[in-house]
Amino acid sequence: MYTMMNKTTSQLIGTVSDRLTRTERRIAQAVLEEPTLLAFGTVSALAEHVGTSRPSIVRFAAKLGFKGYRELQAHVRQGLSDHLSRPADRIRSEYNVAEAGRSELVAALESVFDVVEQGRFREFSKHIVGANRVWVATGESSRAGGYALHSGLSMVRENVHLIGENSIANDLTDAGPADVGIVFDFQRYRRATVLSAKTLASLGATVLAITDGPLSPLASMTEHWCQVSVPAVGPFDSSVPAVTAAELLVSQVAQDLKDSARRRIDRIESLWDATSTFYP
Amino acid sequence: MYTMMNKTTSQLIGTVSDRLTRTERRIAQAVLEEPTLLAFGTVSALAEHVGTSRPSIVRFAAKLGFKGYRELQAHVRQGLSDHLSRPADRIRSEYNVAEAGRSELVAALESVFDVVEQGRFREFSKHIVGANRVWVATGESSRAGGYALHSGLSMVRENVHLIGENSIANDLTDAGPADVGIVFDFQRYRRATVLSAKTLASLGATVLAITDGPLSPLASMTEHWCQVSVPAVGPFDSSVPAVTAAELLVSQVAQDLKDSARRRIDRIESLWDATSTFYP
DNA sequence: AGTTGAGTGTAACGTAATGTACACTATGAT
DNA sequence: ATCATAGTGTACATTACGTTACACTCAACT
Repeated sequence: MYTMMNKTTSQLIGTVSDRLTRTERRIAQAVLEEPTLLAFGTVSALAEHVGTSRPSIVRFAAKLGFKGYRELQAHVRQGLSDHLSRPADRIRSEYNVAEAGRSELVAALESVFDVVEQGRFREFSKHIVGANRVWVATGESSRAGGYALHSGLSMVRENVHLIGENSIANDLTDAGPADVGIVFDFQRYRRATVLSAKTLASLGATVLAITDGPLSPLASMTEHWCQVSVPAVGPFDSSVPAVTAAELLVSQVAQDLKDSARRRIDRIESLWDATSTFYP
Repeated sequence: MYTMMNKTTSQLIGTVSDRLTRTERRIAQAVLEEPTLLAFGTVSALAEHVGTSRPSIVRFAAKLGFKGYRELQAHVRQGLSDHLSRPADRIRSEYNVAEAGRSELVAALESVFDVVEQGRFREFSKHIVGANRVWVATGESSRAGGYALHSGLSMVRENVHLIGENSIANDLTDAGPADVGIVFDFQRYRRATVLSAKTLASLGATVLAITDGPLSPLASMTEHWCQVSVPAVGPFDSSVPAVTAAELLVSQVAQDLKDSARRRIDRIESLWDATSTFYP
């Protein structure tokens, strides 16, 4: 029983999660979302809460590698005791290092939600809904945001294209006045991205920009832009704000498209089912 | 029994401390310096620990105003439960529909930072630093995380490969025991992603998994996994946690690689300069 | 010194909890 | 459709837990 020492309960459950039966899985879900059930509760109480019989609880404990429920409970309690007695130590170790980054990231998130509150994304969404084609362009630290936007928008409407790094000319040949270009770029603005935006604008497309301030070259290119803050995480700029903005924008578009988006998502889902995309 | 509600155990003991007998005082001392004795322990255990008899424990509970030991224990456990609920959970209880999305995302961010605090990413980083090649695999709602990780890791070390959706066989032919695979997948686990992880594991590579709980198929595949929470933003699952995890992991790796990473970044930067990547 | 009463431990009781043996049910393969 | 096997629940045995009744000890007061 060496394997279980020093492991958290969730880790233990993880090592056997593929061998769990249906009811055992229900038990696992219950104890994971309410750990006090295991720490304080009796077999009978847990069984009743999950809606199963007592022996199933005992067998669950056995499958985790314990001799019985008592041992499992003792293990959980040990983990809780460690957790309870230690907060002071934890603060000293990693906590402060991570703390700075944490609050900066949270602040960045807030800045994205501020954009939502200003109604900017409502405005963006109107253009996206009405567009013929949608083009997405992105810089380096916002690449993930570009992917998220492309992936999300593709789920709710057709004709969404992600502009490749080195293929602006090819990709944009078809762009026109009825189209919308959504451009991400921050901090050290990429020549290629700015070029994409300029090209889109010159072709008559409506440019929507998500960038980091009024001094951005994108801001001078369109009246439809919004500002989010981009903190540094380690040596690089975070793409979390870009991703968040992308997802909130997708959410707004989905809401505006209503049934149309629903139908499209349903079609995609049934295709996924048909092709056994998911596990198991 | 109104007096005892909402009072901590130590407060309760305080109100009767002048009326305690010698052995009761010893009991009080014991439970005050080790509260888990009361929360988890039986009458017998506590009696033995203090060096007294069981009835004295029961009388102690009675003197605090409880009907018996069981009631006292229930009271202590209630107090612990309140204290145990994580800040993420507490956010959920303060329901505010407009802010729901925001606080869920913030809670998700916190869950990623919890992983950092547990030192999980230090452990991950060690494997990544020592790896021959690094393979990154991802599902749908974590695709952006995969890109962020690939992009970030590529900046600080060589031989980082993103496994394509439909080309697992081609991509993984070169994988071997000295390699590390980093796998993202959440919620509705993708068959292709799980397959990638399984393949990597069977080829002897170390698999690091970032997923949403111990019931994930990834958790049963490797002991190196961590849990982040994935909220829904609009109709889809958010990839913000995945991206955040990716960036924090990259940050840790960069820190562990020190000069090696610095030199590599410098080389990339000078290449960028030479090719006029940035605007203006 | 005797007596009283609080304080404490021993022993016994009833209840509730865990664990196990066995029978039934559902599920998947032949 | 039938059979085999894994999964689940029922019933019972066994343990241990909390509680209470009772007896003993020690200290203080008469």
